[in-house]
Amino acid sequence: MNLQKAWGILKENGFKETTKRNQILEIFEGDERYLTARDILDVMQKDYPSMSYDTVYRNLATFVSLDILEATELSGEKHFRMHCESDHHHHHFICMDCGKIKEIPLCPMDMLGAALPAYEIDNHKFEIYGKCPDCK
Amino acid sequence: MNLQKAWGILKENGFKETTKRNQILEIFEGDERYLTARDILDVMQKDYPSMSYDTVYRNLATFVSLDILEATELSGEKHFRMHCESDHHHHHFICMDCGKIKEIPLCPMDMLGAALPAYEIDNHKFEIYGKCPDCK
DNA sequence: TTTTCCAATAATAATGATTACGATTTACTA
DNA sequence: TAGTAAATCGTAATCATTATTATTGGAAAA
Repeated sequence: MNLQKAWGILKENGFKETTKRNQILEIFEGDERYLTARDILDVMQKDYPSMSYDTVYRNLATFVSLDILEATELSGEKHFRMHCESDHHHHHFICMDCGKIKEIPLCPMDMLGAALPAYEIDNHKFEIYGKCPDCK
Repeated sequence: MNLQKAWGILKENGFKETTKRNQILEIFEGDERYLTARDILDVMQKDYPSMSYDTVYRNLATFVSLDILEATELSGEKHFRMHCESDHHHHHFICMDCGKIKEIPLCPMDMLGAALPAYEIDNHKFEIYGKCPDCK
């Protein structure tokens, strides 16, 4: 997703255009890795030394709820990245060295068949961890 | 896994048999749900009011490292349960209401094919979340 | 442009999970 | 049964995250 599309979604939902918000989005646009709230704060505080955690967390939550960002939990910390452009459902390989991801086109739910009769399935997580060719 | 087998592993690795350790294992043996460190402490403090977090966390980490317990991260908290008996690799459906699990016999890695050439795959996570028939 | 309104932010403080550490106790060994 | 290393206690520190309240700033109306 790019900045323009993100702002379209934000505007549609009545969110104001602020410089901080914009800069957070710019960080994600220019970085394909999964980033933590702290990562964002560290970058932002170069320009805005008084930037607070609250602002970071609040905006990250907003972005996730609007599907501008996607989130996952890696080793106990929430990590965020721009939502994928791809329109089809997919999963991710995540490089534990550089944090970059690669899309995996398959979804295990397709092969589930009748393995869970009478169960209510609300969600699923499939992620592969390792090292990308560059880091190997 | 049962208590006896767990103690076999612990003894093999030079760990001492203590009442606390034993009681933590008993809790897991009698509960098929994923439990948190706090869950364990709450139960233990009925018998040992002075039981400390350190003891709980240290032992949970020990048990996981010896494959006596398995761990997963659910909504930001580490959860633990007895390692499955099944000898074949599998994954879990987890009921977000009661915490009980159901084994899923399939593994998406089998269908991965050549989707990740030149990548080093160290680990993967596949979990399905929802409600079990009892909680639905 | 100025005013006004309300969302957004700053500046903490609080919370909840986890880890750390010196002092003390306990389980095993000889 | 005494010695020793491991285990535990008691407590404090740390780390991520959330909550609170006062203030600021964007945008629309006057």
